[in-house]
Formats: sequence, structure tokens, C-alpha cells
Amino acid sequence: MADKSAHKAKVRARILDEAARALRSGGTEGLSVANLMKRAGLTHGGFYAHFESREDLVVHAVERMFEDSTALWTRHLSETEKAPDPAALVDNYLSEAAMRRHDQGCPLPWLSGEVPRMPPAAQARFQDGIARMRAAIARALRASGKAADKAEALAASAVAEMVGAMTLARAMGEGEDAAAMLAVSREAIKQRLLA
Amino acid sequence: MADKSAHKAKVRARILDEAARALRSGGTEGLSVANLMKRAGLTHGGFYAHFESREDLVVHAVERMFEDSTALWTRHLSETEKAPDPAALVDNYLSEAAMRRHDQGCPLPWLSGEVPRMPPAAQARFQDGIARMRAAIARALRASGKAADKAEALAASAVAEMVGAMTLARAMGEGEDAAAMLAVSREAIKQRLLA
DNA sequence: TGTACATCAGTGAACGCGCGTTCACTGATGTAC
DNA sequence: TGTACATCAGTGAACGCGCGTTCACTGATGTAC
Repeated sequence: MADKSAHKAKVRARILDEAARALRSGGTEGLSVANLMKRAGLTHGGFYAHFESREDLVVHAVERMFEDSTALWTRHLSETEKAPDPAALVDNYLSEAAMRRHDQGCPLPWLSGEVPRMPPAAQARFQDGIARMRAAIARALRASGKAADKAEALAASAVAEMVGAMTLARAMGEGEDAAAMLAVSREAIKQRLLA
Repeated sequence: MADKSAHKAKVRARILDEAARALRSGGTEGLSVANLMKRAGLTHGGFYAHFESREDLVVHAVERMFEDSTALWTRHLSETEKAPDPAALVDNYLSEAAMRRHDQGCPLPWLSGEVPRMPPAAQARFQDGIARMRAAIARALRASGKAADKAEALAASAVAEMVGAMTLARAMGEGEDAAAMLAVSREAIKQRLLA
């Protein structure tokens, strides 16, 4: 029985991984149950052993995307720095590598435009994810000596520009113009945060 | 004949208006030919007298959205100011009224996440729209005394934060938190632009 | 001015297709004795 | 240890539905004479 449920959890995780990938590249509407299950190496009927409905899947896939994103962020910080460095966060988030990675990373630039049309539970995940991202940056700013209220406002503004810049860079086709857009925003944000 | 083609142009415009509305509230996938034509007061078969395909419609609807947005912008400026004032642009773009208007305004916060999946011709409209928006702000900054290279970088950063802040505010549910997000970004951007 | 004809925007039935979901089933695995 | 039974992840055919697109048609309008 332990084996059986461990197997089930693994398969569920595989489905969620594929769902996250599909959501990033195709948006909410680009994810179909049949395609998803084929990519996970199963047939479509088996889907309902793991999720109540397609909507239920979307909610959990969004949750998973934020968990992955947070994990990536945390790992990157603990590998490179002792104390979280706001500038490193920004450079990492707005790197060209992050722009071109379509299988990992923060869901906001991919999906935030669709949030108002998502199921309420998924909307809640996004609102939570936005709040966590702001809090993480605010924390890093306070650790580097900023006053609490200044840190909150700076963090909110930084998150807005990071999400906007990444979204626009991808909309611009991920070429030279897009890379230049990222570079401009990296510098603008860091200048504000370190001032 | 003049009457007939004037009529056709009017109907085409009505279809495009409804398409723009549908795109804003439902994204690219939320627009169906049958629904659209019903809203325009026609039956679905007649669609192909006006557009080659659904894809062709999306391209023209995006074009129309940018035209509307530019017109709104221009009208607002000429009504309220002689010379374009960067601060007024920002306040206008990131107003709570703009956040809650779902039938007008800039297509970027609604659709920029979907651009990479749009037909190439629609992508080109977006890239053009982004460039125009940056150029308009840069022009206003130069007019208010900024050096040309500074103006370009400031404008790019401002556009990124404006699009990001509006997208996030809508994702946050358009309530108090969302309004606060807009207020923080308005102040952050204006401080940079006017410094 | 009046009549015959051509044009073409718009109608509505029909098409093939992929979608989310259901369901009777299979067969490997875990449990009870 | 060996056998009988229960569980349940996964299969694959089938469902009803809305989609984009096609097409034969209608009927109002504009043109030619």
C-alpha cells in the first residue's frame, strides 16, 4: 500500500510538472487534458484518478509553479549569498537566461494577464504569490538597512517593474531589443533599491 | 454603391469594437466567431464577408485597440495640457478608473502575456505599440528638459512598471490592495521621471 | 421614369474536429486467512 | 507459504458540446438601358 500511494504521488507530480510546462507555453487555454496525459505517458481517462476536474488541475498547477519558483529563488540565494542581496534578486529575475527559460521560473509574467479569468482558488494562489514576492524583497531591503515603510513601497514598485519588463521582453520576441529592455529595467530597479 | 460600402465599413467597425471588448475580457481564446457576431447583431456566417479568418480578425482587433488607446491618450493630453506632461501620462494610465474600465484603454496589461502565442502579424502590432508608447513618454521627457539618452531609458523603465502595475492590480482583484499597488507605482514612477 | 439585371452583405444548416467528462473494464498490487 | 479476495490506477470507447469554416440561398440595393 505504501508503494502504491508513493507511485500515485509520483505520477501526480509528473502530471503537475507537465501541466506547469503547458501553462507557461500555452496559457490556461493551451492546456488540454488529453494532450497533458499523453505527455505524462498515460491515457486521458486516468486523469480523473488524480484530479476532480480540469479546473482543479489548474489550481494545483499554479500552486506548484509558485512553489518551484520560490524553491529556485531560495536555492539561488543560499548558494550565492549569506544574506539575501536585493540586487542579486533583481539580476536573477530579469536575466536573459530567465527570459528564455520556458520550463521553469515565476508564473507571473506568463499568466498574470489571465488571472481575472481563472477559477477563484487559482486567483487566490496568485494573490498569495504576489504578496510573497513583495515580502521577500522587502525583507531583503530591510536587512540591507532600509526603513520598513520605504522597503514595502520599493518592493512593490520593483515587483511591478520586474513582471512588466519580463512580460514585455517576451512580447518583444526575446531578441536584442528584448535583452536591452531587461538591462534597462535591471539598472533602473537596482538604482532605486540601492539608493 | 457608396452607401453600400459605407454600410459595410460601419458593420466592420462594429465587429471590431465587439472583438476588442471580447479580447480584453476574455483574452485571445475568449473570442468566438459565433458569440462575436451575435453581439454585433448578426449571424456567424456573415463573418467571412468581413474577415478572411478568425486569425485575421485578431490582428485587426489588436490594431484597433492600439488606435483607440492612442486616440484616448492624445485626446486626454490635448484637453488638459498644452505640452505633454509626463506626470499626467502616468497618473492617467495608472488611475483606478483605468483599472476598472474593461471596455477601453491600453491592450498591453490585458494581452501582453499572450503575445508570444499570437499570429506573427498581431505580434508585430504589439511590438509597434510598445515602441510608440515608449517614444511618446521619451518625447514628453525631452520636452520637459531631460537629455535624450536618459529620456529613453527612463521611458522604457516607466512603461515596464506601468504595464506590470496595472496587470498585477487587476490580478489582485481591483480592490483596495490593487488601488494601493497603483498608487505606489504612480509615485515611484513620477519620482523617477521628475527627478 | 421604369424595368431588367448584377452585386454582395447577411442567413442558417451543415461539416469535421478537439474538447472535458463518464464509464465499464482490466490487471497489477496489497491484504486476510 | 499459498490461495482467495479487495482495491484502485490506468485503459479506451463513447457522450454531448462549442468551435471555425463552408456553402447554397435570399433579398435589398445600385447600375444599365
